[in-house]
Amino acid sequence: MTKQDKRHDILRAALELFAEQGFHGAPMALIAERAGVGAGTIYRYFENRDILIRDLFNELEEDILPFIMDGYSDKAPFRARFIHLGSRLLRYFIQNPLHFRYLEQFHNSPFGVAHRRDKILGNEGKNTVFKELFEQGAEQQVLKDLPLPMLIALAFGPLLAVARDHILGFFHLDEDLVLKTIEACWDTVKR
Amino acid sequence: MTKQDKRHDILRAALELFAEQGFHGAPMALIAERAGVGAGTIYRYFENRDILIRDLFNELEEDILPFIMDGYSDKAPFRARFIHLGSRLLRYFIQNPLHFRYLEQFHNSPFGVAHRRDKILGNEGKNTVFKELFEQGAEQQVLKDLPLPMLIALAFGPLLAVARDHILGFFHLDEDLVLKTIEACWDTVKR
Amino acid sequence: MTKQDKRHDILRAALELFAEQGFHGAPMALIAERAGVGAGTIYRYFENRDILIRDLFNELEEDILPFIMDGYSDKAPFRARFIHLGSRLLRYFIQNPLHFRYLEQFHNSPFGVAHRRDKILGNEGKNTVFKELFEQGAEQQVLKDLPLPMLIALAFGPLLAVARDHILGFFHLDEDLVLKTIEACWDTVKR
Amino acid sequence: MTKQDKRHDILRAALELFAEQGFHGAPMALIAERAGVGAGTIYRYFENRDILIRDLFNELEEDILPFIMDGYSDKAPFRARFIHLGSRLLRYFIQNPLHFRYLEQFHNSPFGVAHRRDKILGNEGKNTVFKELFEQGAEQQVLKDLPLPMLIALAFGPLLAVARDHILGFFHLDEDLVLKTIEACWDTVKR
DNA sequence: GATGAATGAGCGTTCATTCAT
DNA sequence: CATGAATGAACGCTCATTCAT
Repeated sequence: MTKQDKRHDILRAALELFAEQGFHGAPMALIAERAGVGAGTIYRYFENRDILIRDLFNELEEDILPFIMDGYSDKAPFRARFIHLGSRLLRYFIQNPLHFRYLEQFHNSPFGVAHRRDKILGNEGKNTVFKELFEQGAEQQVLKDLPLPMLIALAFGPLLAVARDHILGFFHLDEDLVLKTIEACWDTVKR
Repeated sequence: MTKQDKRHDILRAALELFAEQGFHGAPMALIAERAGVGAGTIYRYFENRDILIRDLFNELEEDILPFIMDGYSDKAPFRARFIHLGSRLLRYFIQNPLHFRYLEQFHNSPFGVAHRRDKILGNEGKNTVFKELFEQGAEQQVLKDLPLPMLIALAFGPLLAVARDHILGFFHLDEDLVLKTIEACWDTVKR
Repeated sequence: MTKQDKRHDILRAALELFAEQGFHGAPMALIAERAGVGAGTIYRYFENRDILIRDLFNELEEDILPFIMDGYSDKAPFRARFIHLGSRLLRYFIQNPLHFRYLEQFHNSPFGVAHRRDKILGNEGKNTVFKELFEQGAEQQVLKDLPLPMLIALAFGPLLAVARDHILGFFHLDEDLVLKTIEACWDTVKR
Repeated sequence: MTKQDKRHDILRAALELFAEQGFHGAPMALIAERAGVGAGTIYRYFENRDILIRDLFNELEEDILPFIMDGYSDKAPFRARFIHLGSRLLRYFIQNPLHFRYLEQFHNSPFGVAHRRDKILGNEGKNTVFKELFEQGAEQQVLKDLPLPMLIALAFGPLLAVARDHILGFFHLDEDLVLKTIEACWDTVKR
């Protein structure tokens, strides 16, 4: 087993436990056990618990981006691009429910709030595809005349709510409902 | 000070600390201190920490209902009723940010998931105003042709996302933006 | 048992274990066990381990002062005062070997070095009896013409070395040898 | 690099870290890193941590002896020999403050106490120069009429105290003060 | 021989809960 | 009833030591 395998095992165990039990219910010893390593071993790969949590988030983010960008063309009409990104994202969540549950936990924590504050207010170089899309939409007056961060909240709100309830089993999203969900998101923000 | 006063003080202290620091950052001793009671006293009013958390949730729910029902008429047209309830709810969150932050924590926890499972799938007698509204909307074909729980998720998703980001200070909701938010929610679900 | 009794028990257990085993060999759990309290209880009386160590030092210092000042007169001739304080101090160590061992550990630690730095270089209001004595001795030219901190080191050096070796059992200090020790200290610094 | 070089690097790294950070602050991994070797390598040269600590002490002792014996003649008068050895020792400490700090740590630890017990009470063949000197001084009645171990404690006490405070920066020992220190030590024990 | 990744016992500390007062 | 001191299990984390490579 290589070094990267072990790191991956730890991240996987952490993902599962955090997603299933929440941050509370996943002590380091349990993560170690599920990963099949000694408790101290985790600290060779992650400086401490907080950094494990943040690194896991970064891994997931990096996993999502290529998935949603697959087949994406910036030449396509605005609405088509919106639908593409939204439906890819929703499908990613449906295919990776643990990832979704983890990301929800992360966002609903001091880490997550700080992260979103940086992202929304700041100007990072990375992962700006959504931001750019919404900026264009505002410019071209195809979106409602509202502050950019509000447009983003309005568009993602229904998508995330539907993803969560699907994963919790409150209803089942088939391919048709995925599309209808994204169209509803479009209705939320389109002018 | 009456028994109810003391109970209220504890709930208030718990609300503040849970909302500000999260469940993590609010040990029972701190809640007791902020409430001005002994640590053991909390256990006279609440069997244990989990029950305190759940009881606090129930209190808040009971606080919200009369607020949003104020001025509500089931005779009004469907859209007007939707706008009324949505904007009252959003205003409640804006006026009571601690309540909102607490409710978010609660929903994002094992308690919250169980609670919503009961509510959405089950058929409680209480707090059915939203459920009834959406059922009517579906019947009258004024709402999209989607499963009821999905319609609810779609409608509340943007509202809660916007409330959260307003409270985190990412933008400021004035009276005008409140209305535009609810209209956007309407666009999400209207046929 | 009163609150002060319990605090005293903890300090006593810490004194014994630190003196006998060193700081290394005295984990909090062992101190708690020897004190007859739960591990968490220590933290009601001492914020953390470092503060327990420092508080214990302060307790011992406050115990020593009245003992060595007993029968002391600032009217007595310089040499008599020197002999008085020195022999009282040495007797204190002989009667309280655990205290001596603890103080040695403390001095030979980051805490102790910081403490002595404050004391020697700074000007605290407390426990200035030795400092004043040596200042007078320097003024009256009854002590060697050397920097004050050196005179103090020279005078205490033999006293502490002898106290340590007595306590370790390398020889036995009876009343006669105590006096001869202090006279030797006097010879070290007298002009 | 030869086997001895590597052993030397480890001892040097251990010396520096123990002297600067204390035994606490010098984990094996840090010693290995500073020595430029793998962590496991240390265990090829030293059975365990305690033995490394003891071996380092022995190395330092063997380093000191030739230094203080340099220019020493057993034909010289007693006082001259006392002054020679004392001032050479003090100069050694001044020139090698890390060695001094390490030796202090060592003496103030279970190892050190056991070591001194063997040395003072037992009769080792090694490093007997001080013991022989003091025995002669007692015989010739040039030293005070006290037990031999006491004379040694009395003579070294001020020397070590002054060395420590010089190294801690409480005063500065120039060549003149070195001599005055040793003369004070002489006054402590001379008849 | 040399390495450094892996281990897990042991540490200082926290905190929900109990119960004598 | 109300209290808050006491508890001890459980936590995150460290580090001396081992051993497969």
